[in-house]
Amino acid sequence: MNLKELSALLGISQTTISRALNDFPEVSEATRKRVKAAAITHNYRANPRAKGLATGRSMAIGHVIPISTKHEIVNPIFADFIAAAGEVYSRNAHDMLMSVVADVDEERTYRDLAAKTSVDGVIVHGPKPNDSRIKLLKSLGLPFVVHGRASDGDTDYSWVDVNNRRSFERAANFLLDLGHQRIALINGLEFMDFAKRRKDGFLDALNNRGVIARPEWMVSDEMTEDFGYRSAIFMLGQPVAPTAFIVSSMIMAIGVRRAIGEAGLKMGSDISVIIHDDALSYLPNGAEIPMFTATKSSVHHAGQLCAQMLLDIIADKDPIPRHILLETELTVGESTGPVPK
Amino acid sequence: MNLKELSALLGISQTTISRALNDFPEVSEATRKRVKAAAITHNYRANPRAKGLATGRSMAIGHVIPISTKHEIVNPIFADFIAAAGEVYSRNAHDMLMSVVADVDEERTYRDLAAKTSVDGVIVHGPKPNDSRIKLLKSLGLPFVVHGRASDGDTDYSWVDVNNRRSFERAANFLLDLGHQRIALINGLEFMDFAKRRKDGFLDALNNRGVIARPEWMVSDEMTEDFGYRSAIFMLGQPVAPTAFIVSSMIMAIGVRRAIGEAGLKMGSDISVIIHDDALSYLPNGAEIPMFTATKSSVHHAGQLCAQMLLDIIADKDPIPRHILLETELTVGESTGPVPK
DNA sequence: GTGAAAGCGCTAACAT
DNA sequence: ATGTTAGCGCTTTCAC
Repeated sequence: MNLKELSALLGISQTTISRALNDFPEVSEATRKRVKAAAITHNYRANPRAKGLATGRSMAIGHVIPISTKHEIVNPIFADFIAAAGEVYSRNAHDMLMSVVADVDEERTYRDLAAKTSVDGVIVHGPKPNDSRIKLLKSLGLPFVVHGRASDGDTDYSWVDVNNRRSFERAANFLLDLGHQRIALINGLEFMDFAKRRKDGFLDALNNRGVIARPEWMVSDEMTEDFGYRSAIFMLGQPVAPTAFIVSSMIMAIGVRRAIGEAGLKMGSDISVIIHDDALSYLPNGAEIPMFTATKSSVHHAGQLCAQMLLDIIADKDPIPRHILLETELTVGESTGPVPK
Repeated sequence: MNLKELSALLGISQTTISRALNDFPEVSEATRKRVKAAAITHNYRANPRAKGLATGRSMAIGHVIPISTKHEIVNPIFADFIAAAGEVYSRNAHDMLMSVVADVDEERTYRDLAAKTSVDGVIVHGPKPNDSRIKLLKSLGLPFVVHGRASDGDTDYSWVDVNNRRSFERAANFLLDLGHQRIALINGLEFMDFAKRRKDGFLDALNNRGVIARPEWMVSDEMTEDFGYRSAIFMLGQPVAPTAFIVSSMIMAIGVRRAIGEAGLKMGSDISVIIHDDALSYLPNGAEIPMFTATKSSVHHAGQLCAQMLLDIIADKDPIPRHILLETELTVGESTGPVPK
């Protein structure tokens, strides 16, 4: 069923039907009612391609996922974010277009999206300091919102971010308050913006208390269970070992927990662990993590905010950049204890 | 830059340019060369909406994700699958349209996609026995491929699946061969097709050896670390405890491993664990799992196959259903040992 | 081998 | 408040 057929059926012009369906004010209520009813009965849906051709808008948002960053898509953070953003799009009658591409093709993909006007805007994932995508998107004139920040001088773009710096500063202070002096940081790849900020927060806290941050207790790599395990095993095996760990993700913390178990140490009395995880909300039924003090934020919330922000920006003809900084929440678990004797 | 402009620029009709760009045979090589060169220089991209309007095809594939099944999208299996499928689409100039919807809206979403002809086909995720989506998609005439199977009598649709039944049968036989008699199954939700098949394979193996499958040693729920932990803790705390676990996912196995550690048992000598995980490929650098015997399959491969199969089906005008059953691979780790005395 | 013209299904001036 | 008409950017007859 298309407009022409519906028009013939009702004996009303295509224009009026279009106006009625799109809630133009000038249509009489009687007509609108009739048209809307008929549209439902006959299962009419406007063809989005035709609509897009006529309006120049695609009613779609793009997400470009470079596949090289395996850790990116295979990652609860990412999945949770996508789910949240997707819901917002659905509610607002937008489509979500995902492009999975080799990282060398990433720039070309953005150019493609812009040239083909396939999407009205894009979300930028996993920004790095001084991210080239931001300049590119600006030059293409494609509206965008960054999930995270790109740490360069340029703040002239919209973003939604978690206060990673503060989260790690607070985590470190929490441990320092407990009396810990030997604190290790197990971090993600520090060429990623979020990981860099986390380290900064960690270092600031230590410096402010005059505690020395030992290089051998600060490691960073892809966030895997295995990396968490190996890092902790190594550190715990040294003559002088940390009494506490701050860990940048749930999955790494699981590895750390394994190492602690194998070392014969007891969580809470022998050793303390704080984790930060943006996607802790994926734990079922709000289950507490049994063995950690967690600095959690909700990536689900960030996904909603990013999506909504982008839709607003697209709707607004002369938008100024907007920024949202989400604070994290510290949940004290029973087994994060004082410094061991 | 659009066709008309390019046409004016080159002094060639839009028709010929279109034919040249789409590799129609009747165009002279000289013209084709000129046109293609110009298209590149001037950064011309055919507008997909206009193209779609004219051809009736959308060059897009849909993935509908009901959000209620939290475990679905927040799941390495899903992410890995999407990544693989997405790559195939990219290579074949197709878009990937993801719809994240409340599960009550799922049917409406499929009807929408069909009525608006937004996509040329869809992939069905997480089939349940006798899945209603299959009938729906057939009645809508929307081409589709199922990742997994729906276990009803109807085999008249295309699917790509892992041989879950056999994987678990082999895992159980492996343990039985080692001398284990007390084997526990920690499974996913058994209203999901894959989990049901896994249980069937497990039970068959035990039955064939005359080993009794104890109900209290077969549990099933959402696949979380916590569920794996709690299940194992409980079972290990009973007077008669299992000597081996077969676990349906990596994340649950991590929980099981934690429980084993807390129980003071030693992997490989006191207790054995086999896990099945379709997404083990997400482990970095092909790292071995240090403590398990894994029955692995590659969901990445399944994603590629599903996507390619769907594209083939769409291209073929009178397609017959195709099926692919992927076998799993058993990797014996050092710590899966014989039955303890 | 190339071109002119119609049409895909919709929206948006511009009437009335 | 409603209708007429001219596109949006492509593909596809049909003609030459």
